[in-house]
Amino acid sequence: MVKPITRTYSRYTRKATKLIGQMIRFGRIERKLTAQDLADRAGISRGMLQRIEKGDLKCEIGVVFELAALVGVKLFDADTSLLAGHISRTEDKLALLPKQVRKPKAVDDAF
Amino acid sequence: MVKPITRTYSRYTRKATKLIGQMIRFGRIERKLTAQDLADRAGISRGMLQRIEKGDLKCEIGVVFELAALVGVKLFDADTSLLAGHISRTEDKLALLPKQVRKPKAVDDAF
DNA sequence: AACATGTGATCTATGTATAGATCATATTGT
DNA sequence: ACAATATGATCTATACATAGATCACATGTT
Repeated sequence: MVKPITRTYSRYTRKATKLIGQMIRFGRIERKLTAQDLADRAGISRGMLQRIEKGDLKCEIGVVFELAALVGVKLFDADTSLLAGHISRTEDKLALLPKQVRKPKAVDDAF
Repeated sequence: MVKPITRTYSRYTRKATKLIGQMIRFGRIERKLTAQDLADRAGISRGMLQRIEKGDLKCEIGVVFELAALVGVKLFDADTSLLAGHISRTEDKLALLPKQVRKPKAVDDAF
């Protein structure tokens, strides 16, 4: 009894992934790297790079981000230090929220 | 002969992934969703959501983006339509670059 | 305080993403 | 035009991520 995993993705997700792939490809060609070169630097196979550049949704996020970093594509607004700021600020915000979410027994209010 | 795959990730990659996880967690709690709820909506297990919120680098990028979209975290600057604009513009830029990258035989210039 | 429930952590089985190879085609330099 | 090589596509074996279950602990409610 096979249990195939089929996921659904929103259009936003598909487009965002596709955009990242294109930006990676753009950055790679701009820097005159062959697919094999970039793949080697990232420690992945050429085939996988091919799929990522096409916008494959099932690749490891770490690999995609690493590729982006390698070709100089900034995913968020900034570099590492700014990211660190984001993280600590997010942690602050999280500290203000309840640590657990409690489900109401029924509908708490119509909405 | 096992051939374990060990990857290395830049600090930027680790931080970016961690930030996404935190933002997802923040959005989830803000929206008063239990981990199980969000996992169900995304079609994943609670355990996987847990790992993603912690910043796991080996999860599918599609799932992470989908979660972000579900809790209202915008990864790029905008919504789907803007993304489409980005994509077509990236395509235009790609059209201007050579379609293949050619490696020079040796070092073409000192740099 | 007692209870109910959300969360974190860990283990196992299994579906699947990945590496690697191969072939056909496209593209570029000479 | 020709030669060299980058890219796209497809196939197979294998390492690994994922789902699901279980347990202990934390948290919030009454």
